[in-house]
Amino acid sequence: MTEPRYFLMKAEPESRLEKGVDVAFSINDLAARGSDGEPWDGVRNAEASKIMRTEMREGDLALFYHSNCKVPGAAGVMRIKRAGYPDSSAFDPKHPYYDARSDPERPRWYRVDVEYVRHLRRFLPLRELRACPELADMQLLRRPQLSVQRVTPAQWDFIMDLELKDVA
DNA sequence: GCCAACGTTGGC
DNA sequence: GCCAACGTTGGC
Repeated sequence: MTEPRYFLMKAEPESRLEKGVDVAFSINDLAARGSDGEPWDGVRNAEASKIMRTEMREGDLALFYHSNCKVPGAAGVMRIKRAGYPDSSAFDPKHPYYDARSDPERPRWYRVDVEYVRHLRRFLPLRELRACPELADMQLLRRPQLSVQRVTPAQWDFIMDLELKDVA
């Protein structure tokens, strides 16, 4: 059994319309999917897509991060249920994330399937993560616009301890 | 291949 | 709603 790799993936928990479709998706929404999990589609950034295509393996773990909302931060843990495969939402002209440059022959965008593991014992606001010197090198803090990113084992372990501590 | 203009992300 | 950071596009 190989060690899992760790990642962080962002979703927007608050309602926002994208071409008439509400794109809101929170840790509670993922929890409601149960063991069915959910395809993590709609990522339209080359680097983020590449991470899903080339680095994520079944069994890897990821933080579910709430972005573009009143209190951004890490909300839960999920598991990669299926490694990277073409994101078919890019092929559908009616889909809000349609991209005419991607087709099944040469897919431009990839997704993974994820499944809910658990909520963090307490929500970890970005403000608190930013204040931890141990996390200063996190991509979250250095590459704030990257929606799928790596987390090192040391950063992961630190965060798994941080959630057990009471807020100061 | 450079780089200015433009669009998007996402915190505040 | 503002706007800084930064990725993408497209003219040259």
